[in-house]
Amino acid sequence: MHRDPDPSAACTHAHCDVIDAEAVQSRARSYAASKGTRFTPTRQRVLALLAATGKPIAAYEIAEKLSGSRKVQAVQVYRALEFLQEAGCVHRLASRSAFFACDHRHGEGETVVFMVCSQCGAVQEAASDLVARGLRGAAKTTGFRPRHPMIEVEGECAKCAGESVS
Amino acid sequence: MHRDPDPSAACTHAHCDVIDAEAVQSRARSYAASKGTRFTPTRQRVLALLAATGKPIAAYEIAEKLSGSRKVQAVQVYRALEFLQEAGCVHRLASRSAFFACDHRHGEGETVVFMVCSQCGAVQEAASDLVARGLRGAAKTTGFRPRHPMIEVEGECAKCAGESVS
DNA sequence: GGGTGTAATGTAATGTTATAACGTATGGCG
DNA sequence: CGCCATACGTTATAACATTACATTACACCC
Ligand SMILES: [Zn+2]
Ligand SMILES: [Zn+2]
Ligand SMILES: [Zn+2]
Ligand SMILES: [Zn+2]
Repeated sequence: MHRDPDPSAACTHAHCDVIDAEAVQSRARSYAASKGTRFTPTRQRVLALLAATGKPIAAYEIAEKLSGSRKVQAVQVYRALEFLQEAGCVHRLASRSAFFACDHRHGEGETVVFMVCSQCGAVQEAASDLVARGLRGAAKTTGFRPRHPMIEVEGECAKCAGESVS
Repeated sequence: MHRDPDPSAACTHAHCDVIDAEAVQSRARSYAASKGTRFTPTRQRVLALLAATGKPIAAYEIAEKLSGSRKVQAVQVYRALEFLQEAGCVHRLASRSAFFACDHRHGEGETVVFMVCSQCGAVQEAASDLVARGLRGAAKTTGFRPRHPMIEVEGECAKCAGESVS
C-alpha cells in the first residue's frame, strides 16, 4: 500500500502494492520497547501476514491463515491487532471491518485519507492538509471540537480504472 | 441533529437536537412513490423512532424499542433501514454501527462530514466543499477515482465541551 | 537458582451486528 | 378474480468482536 508501484517488487498480485515489512516491524519493536511490552511471535506473525498481503483482510481470515497444527483463535488475533494499531503499524478500515498494515509514520494530528478500491480492495493512504482545514472549518460553524477524524473513500484505484477502460 | 439549537423545541434531551420528522417522512413517501414501492408501517415506525431519538442507535436497539406484543425482528429493521437509506432519510455511522435520521436534502456528489460527539453521541452534519477539494486533490496524486467518501469525525459537541469546562 | 509481579497466552463461552433462505401475505392492475 | 411484484414473518446462520478466567512466560530482584 501507499508506495510507488515497483515493477521489480516480489508481489505477484498485480493489484497489491507491497509495504516495507522491515520498517514496520522495527516500528512495532521500538513501540514495544518504549512501553515496556514485547513484540511477541504472535504479533510478529499477524503483522508479517498483513504486510505480505498488502490489502485489508478480516480478523478471522488472519486467524485462518495463521492456523497450522495449532489453531489460532480470533481473540488472539484481535489482541495482536490492538497492539499493532497502538504501535501505528496497522489500521482498521471501518467500512469493511478489515485490517491492513501501514508503513507510514503518521505525524501527530495528521489527517489521513484512506482510498479503498472497490475492485481490488487495495488501500492507498494520503495525508491532506486541505482536508484537515476543511474539517476544522466544518467543525467551527457548529462549535464542534474534532479529535479523531476517520476518512474512507471508496472508488477505483488507477490500475483498476485503467483496466476497466481498456 | 444538524439543525440550529432551538430552546423551544420539544426535546427533553439536552444533548439531542430534534430533526424535522414531517419533512423526512414526506421525503420517504415521495421516494417510495418514485420507485413504485411503499412507505409501509414498519418503515414509518423505524423512521419515526430514529427521528424522535435524534442520535444514532443500533439496529437491535430499534428492534427492541419497537417490540410490543409482537416482537420486531432485527431482520425487519435492517430491511426498513435499507429502504430508508436509499430514500436518503437515514445514514449509517460506520464507526459505531449505528443509524440515525437526517432531514437534509444532500445534493448529488455533496461531501458530508459527520461529527460525532464522544460524550453524548449526537451527530452533526456539515457539507464541506473544502474537504471535497482536499479529497479530489489527494486522489489525483495517485490516480484514484473517488466515488463514495465517508467522513466521520469523533470529538466533542459544543454543549459537551462547554459543560466539561465549567 | 528461587520468588515475585506484570504481560501475554490458551481456551471457552458469549455478545453483537448483519444476512440468507423460504414460505406467506398484501396490494395494485388488467 | 388471477397475476405479479413487493413486503413481511420466521428461522437459521454468518460475520465480527469481546468477556472471563485459568495458565504460562518473562523481566527483575534477591
Ligand atoms: Zn497509515
Ligand atoms: Zn483496484
Ligand atoms: Zn444527512
Ligand atoms: Zn455532546
